Amino acid sequence: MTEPAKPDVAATPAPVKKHARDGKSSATIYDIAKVAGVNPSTVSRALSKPGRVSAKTQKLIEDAAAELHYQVNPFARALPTGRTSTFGLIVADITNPTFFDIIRGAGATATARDYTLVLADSAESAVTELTTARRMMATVDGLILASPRMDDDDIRALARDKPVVVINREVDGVPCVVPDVNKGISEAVRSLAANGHKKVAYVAGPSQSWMSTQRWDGVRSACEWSRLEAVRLESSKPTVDGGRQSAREVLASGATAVLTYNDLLAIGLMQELQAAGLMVPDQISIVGFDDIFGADFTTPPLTTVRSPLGECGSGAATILLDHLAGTGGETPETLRVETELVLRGSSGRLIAAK
Amino acid sequence: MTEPAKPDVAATPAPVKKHARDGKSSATIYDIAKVAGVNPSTVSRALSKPGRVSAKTQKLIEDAAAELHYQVNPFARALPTGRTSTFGLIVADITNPTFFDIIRGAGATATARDYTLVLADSAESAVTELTTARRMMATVDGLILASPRMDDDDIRALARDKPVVVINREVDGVPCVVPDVNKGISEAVRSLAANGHKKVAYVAGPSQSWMSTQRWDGVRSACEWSRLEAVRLESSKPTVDGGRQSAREVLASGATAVLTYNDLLAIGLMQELQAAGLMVPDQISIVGFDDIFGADFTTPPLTTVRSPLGECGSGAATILLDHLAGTGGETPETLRVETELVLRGSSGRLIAAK
DNA sequence: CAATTTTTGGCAACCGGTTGACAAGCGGCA
DNA sequence: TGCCGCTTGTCAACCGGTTGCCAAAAATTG
Repeated sequence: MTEPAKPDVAATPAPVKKHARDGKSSATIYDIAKVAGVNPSTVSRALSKPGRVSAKTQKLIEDAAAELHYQVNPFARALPTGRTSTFGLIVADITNPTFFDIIRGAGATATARDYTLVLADSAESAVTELTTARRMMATVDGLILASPRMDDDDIRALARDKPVVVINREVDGVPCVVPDVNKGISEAVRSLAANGHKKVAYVAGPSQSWMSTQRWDGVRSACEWSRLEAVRLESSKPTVDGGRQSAREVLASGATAVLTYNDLLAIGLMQELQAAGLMVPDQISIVGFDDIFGADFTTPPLTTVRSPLGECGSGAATILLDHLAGTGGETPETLRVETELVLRGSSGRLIAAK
Repeated sequence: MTEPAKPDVAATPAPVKKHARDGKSSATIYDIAKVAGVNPSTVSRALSKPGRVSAKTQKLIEDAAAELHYQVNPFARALPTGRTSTFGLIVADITNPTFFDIIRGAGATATARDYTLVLADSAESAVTELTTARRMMATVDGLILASPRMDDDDIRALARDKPVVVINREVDGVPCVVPDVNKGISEAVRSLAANGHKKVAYVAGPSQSWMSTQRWDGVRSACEWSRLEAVRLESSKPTVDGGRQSAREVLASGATAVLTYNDLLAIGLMQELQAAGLMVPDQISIVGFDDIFGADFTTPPLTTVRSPLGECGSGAATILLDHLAGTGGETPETLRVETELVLRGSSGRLIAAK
């Protein structure tokens, strides 16, 4: 069946060294045209432009296509049109669970609209990211950048070429999807204030991270509002390990409550503080960001400011796809999604006399 | 009509009948040929077949290409050759952390060898999986199926079309990458026996899961070897929630040690048991599988049989790429990777009088 | 230095769709 | 009945590379 035994002219000992795609793959529009008794271009029109051919012919062609199990060859289609029905998603680090839901959200939206998602990882490097993005540009209709590390200008340059949507960062002139941190943060800080905390530390993320800055700004202003003292600390990297390493600084700061750039830092920090004998939350409260997978596995479970990451992913994909469809006006609008406090056990009333 | 009024160059009767999008995109081999003063086909050869043109011409062409920032058009290349430099990875569920490392491993190997990874999610459904796989087949050079849910026959059918590699399952006639569970399991069971356990429960995963069966077989035979009683329990779904739901059955079984199909089940089970007042590991020991991200966030941290998931992903990609390169003989070999026990706090000496 | 072999580069035919231009078919209307 | 405009299908020219075949050029050899 896969064997080209069909028009087997002779029992040739044909040295079919070249394996692969001889007798197999899908029919072409030419085959359909032959079966349906029309011209190939008519087939092409029937299959892409609805209403361009008569209902009769349409049916004829569709039947033939179904019979032959026709599937368009995406490459042949992409060549003249430039459209690939594919878009790219670049994340800083595939292993960072923050991106899982983004990937999932974008992926779901993609398949729902008959697009294919191509995923890439920039290994947290701005240059890798740009290289990857450039390479991708050749093969996709649009690009989603999740928490990009590269310059605003580079992003805009890419956006000039093809539609680009940015997640977790705001870039002028480019559509963005960003969680609005204020609601979640003010809930968190109010909760801390209500529990008797006076001094709050913020453990920052990577210096290029726009989102880290946003969060720090949010923390600072929420603290001002609640008349708490806020202090900013740096971290080496936004991982569990980085969180552990920041424990000393946190202790030294004298803060009784900590918000960290993300949940990974929070988890590492909590592990280290607990290992040092501190009680969480009795002696120190810890609040993370993102509500990643596993944030509730810890003891106590982590209080965190949740960003609707899945929504970000699907929102970005929707914006992109709308743009490609010609819908979505030329408005490089920013889509803001709400954040909310997820109150769990790692934050609470300050008990220690310290 | 589909063209928006973007290039609104007045009502110019511009004779620019040709492609609208000429202003930008990349140079073609024809441009290079013109600059270098050679024939397009020579350019093509210089750029793909090394050693087919003289060093002099080669240099000339490369310079021209660099100057024009040439990038091959993957579609134009894919059309005549059929090669796409892309492969697909289908996982049952993107949000299941088991796959994170597989994705990462495969992705890293892909980019290292100048391939692009296309990711898809089958939503744990055999039919979605097959549909997705079929659709992907048109656009990729090969496919990796991680923990596939579809029939062996469907997999073999796909494999007849293009190279396929399966992870976490063994399918006759198709190259597979599977963790060899025995070492890890026997370590785990020996450890349990040494800690005074007499009866061990195994909480199984989805019934179609080949790996779940493997693990149960491993547990049973290891228990036999160590003269422990082994009992198998079912779970509703292989998630944290499913683990919680299985707690009652576990208690009813009278086992003092539990191995679960995966870490998610183990974590859910532990949460529920602890909520019911049991001490882990004093009264009951829990051992998971996979060592997923977050397995060490729990209190106590989860003892688990680690599969080198990243290695599985990169191993599968390597096999696939070797096949595509013509290397890797026609041997549909199975690559076995070792598992090992990661001893943490959730398993230990049985203390309770019960 | 001529004859022969080996390189090297050019020509042209694809790969499988898309699309503008155009002609034939057809009913409507005067 | 004849003219018109609209629908429907056909032709052919692409899109940007790849590759078999062949001839010209260069290198090797007698």
